[in-house]
Amino acid sequence: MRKNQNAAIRKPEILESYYQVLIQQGFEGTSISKIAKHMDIHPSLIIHYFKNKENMKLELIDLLIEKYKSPDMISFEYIEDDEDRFNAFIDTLFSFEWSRTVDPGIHFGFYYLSFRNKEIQRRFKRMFVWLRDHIQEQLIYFNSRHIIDVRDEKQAADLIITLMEGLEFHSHFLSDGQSFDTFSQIAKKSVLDILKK
Amino acid sequence: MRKNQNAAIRKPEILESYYQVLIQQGFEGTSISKIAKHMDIHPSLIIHYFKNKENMKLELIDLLIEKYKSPDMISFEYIEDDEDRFNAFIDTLFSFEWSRTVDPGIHFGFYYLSFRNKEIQRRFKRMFVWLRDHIQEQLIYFNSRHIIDVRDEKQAADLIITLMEGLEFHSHFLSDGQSFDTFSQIAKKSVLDILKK
DNA sequence: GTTCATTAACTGTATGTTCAGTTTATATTG
DNA sequence: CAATATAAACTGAACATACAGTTAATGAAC
Repeated sequence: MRKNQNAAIRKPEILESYYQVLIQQGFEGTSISKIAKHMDIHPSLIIHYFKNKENMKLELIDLLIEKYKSPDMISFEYIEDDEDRFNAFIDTLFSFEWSRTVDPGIHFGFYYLSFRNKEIQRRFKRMFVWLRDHIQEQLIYFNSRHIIDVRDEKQAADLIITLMEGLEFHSHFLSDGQSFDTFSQIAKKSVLDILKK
Repeated sequence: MRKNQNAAIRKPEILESYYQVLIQQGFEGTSISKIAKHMDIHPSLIIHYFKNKENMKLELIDLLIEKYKSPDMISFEYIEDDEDRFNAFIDTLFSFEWSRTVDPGIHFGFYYLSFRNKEIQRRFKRMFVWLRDHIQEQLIYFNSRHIIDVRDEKQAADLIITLMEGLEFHSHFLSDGQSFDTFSQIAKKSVLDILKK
């Protein structure tokens, strides 16, 4: 058993374990002592680092949002051709990999908690506004290059996010055995129809 | 305090209280004794009727799904003109009232639980397949009457549900002060664009 | 007089958190 | 460089509380 690591190492370690237990057990089934057992440390140590469970939850959200915002996944400045760049952008937004940046069960869990926890809601709002702004910015560029033809780029960005999230949901409840990609293709095509007129 | 009611009255009464406490406190904050206190009965009585908490949860889901399926909200056979009937149908699917048949916080909560609880997942799948089938059926009719023009009605129904659910999500995180209806109009317009070509 | 509604008194367990204390790493000083 | 101070990492035990669920008993009703 390792000893005397510091906060910079231990805190992410604990959050990672928290995340893993969360995936397996959900919020109802995840306690401090279970997380501690999972990584073979004493429960008190978790309190020592995070003060309480609520803080730990918020810090996990921050971590996951940072993961989600990872810029290398959604910026394609290296692609010269505008049409190619646009396609890469849309493909990524509707890709399985992108949708699984965070475990969908946990994703939904935090959505749910945001209804009663204003702190969580604030963080999620900030994240989605960031995503919307980013998409909007891209659409403005592609619009100026006549790759697409939309009047209101913000509205279009809203619609894209709406479809992305609906897609996540659809794949959970309505995809009868088919893969994620089958329906994502259909959603994507609808978006292109709308963007390209 | 009333006494000696029977199961046919008491069980729905308890489920209603369960639902109310759930809206205010969420799943984490809802215990059997809290529900009992809310309706001024003894906690054991709840166990007496439902045997355990899990059963009560499932029975609540069944009740809410029945509410959701309430046929008078989504059948418009009384409207003679096909165009009018179609519009009434689409308007309802994207209406605030329809989206609030069940409290959205609870809705999300059950989605979330369905990731780890197969029994809940089964019920939700059944409900959404039912809804999809219903929409598909309607689309087939409207297609035959040339009100819309779609090749694959099932795909179209999938897309409508995806947008409906995404809309719920959007209104929670991205509607900056505007009402539900503002963006629902946009989503609806996109659907019509796709259905009508 | 049996069946069902209801309460009362419990049980065992898991929870988050506190507290008191020990060990280790690091910085400061002589 | 060694001695010391200080803060941080970590452990163990104990806490009050809340939880779902059990069992037994009382009361009313067909």
